[in-house]
Amino acid sequence: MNYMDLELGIWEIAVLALLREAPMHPYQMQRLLHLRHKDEILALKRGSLYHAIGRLVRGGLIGVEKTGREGKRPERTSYRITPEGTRAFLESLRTIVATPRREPSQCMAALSFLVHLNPKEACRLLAERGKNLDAEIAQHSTRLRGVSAHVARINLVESEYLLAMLKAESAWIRGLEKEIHQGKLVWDLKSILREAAASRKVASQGRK
Amino acid sequence: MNYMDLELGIWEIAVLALLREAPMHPYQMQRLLHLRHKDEILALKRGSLYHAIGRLVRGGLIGVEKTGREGKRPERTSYRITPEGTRAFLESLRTIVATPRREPSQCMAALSFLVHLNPKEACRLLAERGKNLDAEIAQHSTRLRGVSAHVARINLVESEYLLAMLKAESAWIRGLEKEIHQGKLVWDLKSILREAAASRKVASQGRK
DNA sequence: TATGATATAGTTCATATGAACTATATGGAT
DNA sequence: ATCCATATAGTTCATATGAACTATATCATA
Repeated sequence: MNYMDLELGIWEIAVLALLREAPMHPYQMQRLLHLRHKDEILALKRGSLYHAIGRLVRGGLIGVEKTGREGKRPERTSYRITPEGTRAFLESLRTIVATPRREPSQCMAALSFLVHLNPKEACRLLAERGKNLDAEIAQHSTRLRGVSAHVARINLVESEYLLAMLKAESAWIRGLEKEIHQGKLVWDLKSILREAAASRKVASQGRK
Repeated sequence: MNYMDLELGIWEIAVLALLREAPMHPYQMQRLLHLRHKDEILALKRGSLYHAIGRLVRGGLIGVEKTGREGKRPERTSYRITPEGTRAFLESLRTIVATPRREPSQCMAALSFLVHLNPKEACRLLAERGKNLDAEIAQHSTRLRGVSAHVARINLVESEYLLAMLKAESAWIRGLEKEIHQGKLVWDLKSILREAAASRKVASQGRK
């Protein structure tokens, strides 16, 4: 297997990045990600780490450094990054920085089917989403201010990005709510369903 | 099993929404989603549709309407939504509209590890991402203008949302690129790694 | 000194995902 | 008359995910 074939996921990237610093064992990776608040941001689940490590070992991107125990703790396996691992990491990182990827989001799905609610209820729920977004914004802002004293800013850009995206979503959601509230965007499920019947007819006939 | 226990995914939501219009078979669902351009937006893969349908049937949210064949085509199974399905759909929809969810994104992962590139290369790659984002924006804008003549606007809000988010990302990325370019945000991997050694020490010792 | 909370270090397993495959039908081009 | 591209309608299978579980060690507190 060629290491180039591996499409690196977020866990793989994170593991390679940590091992570029120094060899370490999986539990230390978890602790470091937690200390650096990367675990909240990257939404990584414990269970997936060991699978990711397994894939990286099989792909030759990392190797076992040593195994051993400290005191009477269970045995730890330390890993180190290989030269291929470093190459694959940098290449993958360059690609994901330069290439935006369409990622499915719950919010898009929700909006896709907003027509199934009546405008009044949609308004209420969008307002609630707005409030929830603002609460998250406040929370992240506070945390960011707190850590920016100790941590170099380059290590916080992803939090700045998250904040910017949350603010943009909040603004957009409020705009939509306002438009519905003011009657600039109206709909009626029943008449929409009549329209839909036409497109179903086309779809059921298949291609011409 | 209670239908309330089912955490509905995007495919499940989509299937239930379509079956609220009328009973239909899986292939017609695919055609309808395609006709309405929801497949691009929702990033749904063919193979997952049948699994989602299986889950919904087992959960009692949909049921078999009839099976039959047209001409010598393979047999088709039509499904209909049940009253529980309608309830679960509306409840789930209300929840995902009102509740923003943290979703892992490639971009956040990329930014998290931007420190591993040097500032000059980071600038180049961010500029490339900006260009790619703008190309996507142009493409979606064009499509949106094209279909908005035939399609009620409520059925296009998710595209408007996507466009707004892409624009926000583009603006933010360009801002970051500019800051790095102007030397307002600087870093040096080696000195960062020295800092990191301190936190690794903390992490390797575990809790106090 | 007993007790509960948390840290350490993973493994297991049910379920989810999506790429690839199967198999036939139809229409248009040659 | 034949061949190819595409439409129809799914199924299969390897891999990925993440919740839950195992099992011990250490520390703080009562």
